[in-house]
Amino acid sequence: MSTSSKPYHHGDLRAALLDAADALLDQGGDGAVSLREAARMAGVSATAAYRHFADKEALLAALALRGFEAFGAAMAAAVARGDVPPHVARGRAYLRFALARPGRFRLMFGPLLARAGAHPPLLAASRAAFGALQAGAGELDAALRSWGMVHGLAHLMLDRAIPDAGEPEALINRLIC
Amino acid sequence: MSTSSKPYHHGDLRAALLDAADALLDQGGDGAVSLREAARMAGVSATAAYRHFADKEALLAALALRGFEAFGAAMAAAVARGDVPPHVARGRAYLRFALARPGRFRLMFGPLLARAGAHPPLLAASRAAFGALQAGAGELDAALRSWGMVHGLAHLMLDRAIPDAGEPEALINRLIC
DNA sequence: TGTACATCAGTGAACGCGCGTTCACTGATGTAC
DNA sequence: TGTACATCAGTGAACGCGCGTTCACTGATGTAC
Repeated sequence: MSTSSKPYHHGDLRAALLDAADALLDQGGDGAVSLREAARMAGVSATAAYRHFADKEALLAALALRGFEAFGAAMAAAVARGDVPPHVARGRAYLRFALARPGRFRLMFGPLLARAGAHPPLLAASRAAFGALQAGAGELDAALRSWGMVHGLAHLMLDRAIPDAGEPEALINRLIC
Repeated sequence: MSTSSKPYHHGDLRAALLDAADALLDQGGDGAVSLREAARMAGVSATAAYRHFADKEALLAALALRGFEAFGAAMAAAVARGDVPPHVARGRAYLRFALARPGRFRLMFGPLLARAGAHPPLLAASRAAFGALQAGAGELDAALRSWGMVHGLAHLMLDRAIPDAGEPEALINRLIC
């Protein structure tokens, strides 16, 4: 096999760019993601990215799409464990997901979401995720309230808005039960 | 009285810069706020801002401080009206505040909050606001859950994450009761 | 009342920066005959 | 099997942009004697 000096296998630049952007995402929010920096991290010229993404927003949309896939998997896995009732499992998994990957979480649910219409796969993935969230939660308004609660707690914890919050994991287990 | 060609009265450049930045805040999020643009809007050179703020973050902190003051007033006024129970009044006022001024809301509760330690007045104002929120809400964990819920619903509505949400005001009245 | 001086809010040019994006290009890979 | 050609992923220079911040400065205002 020929060893390439590039950190990605041939054909995989797209994935490598997404990985790089994903890393940037969690060390500075989505404002910290730049096409140029992602390309730099992938060991490639800035313009190479345009072979794989129409523009910066397309990169971000692909990143968010990835996020929703991981999110769905995490929720399903949590429910499958079966050690707590499904709605508790989902709530806790939601919070853990947000705390583990703040940048990704903010991107997924941030202003980009409002423009998801321009990125059909992203729109579909987000709709699917939200649908799954409601499916197990009984009545619509009650589901929205629960969703609101975990979503809000995620933001408040990420932004360190809760005074004297203590250990995140302990807080999660105490509040979601 | 001498009419000045400047859009601010003498001594009030600081307030004029804050007004300008406040306007920017709601037409593009806090990424859209720039010292240069705020100065431009106030009819003043870019560097004049440095007479009134140490740097850009100081401007943003002052903006957030203003936000917390308005927030506290809005909550108090809502409770004072007395047409619904206090916790309902607070919840609805919270959501209306967020929907009316998305940029301001995001700035107040965003990453800047985690650095509030560097801006004592901001820290104090946010603590006061959070304290008032909890004061009327009985047990601590229940208060956190309520806070989480309205905060999360605010974000979800702002980001248009809720499918088929309908009229915001109707949704607010339906969910918070 | 007048004069010398300090204070202070603002100016305008300049710095270095990183960004998204376009452009004409090169060299490797694959395909048709 | 060999050759001409098209395709395609990447390069590197360049564009124009707006930003935060520093600097030496000017001119008006206020104060001390």
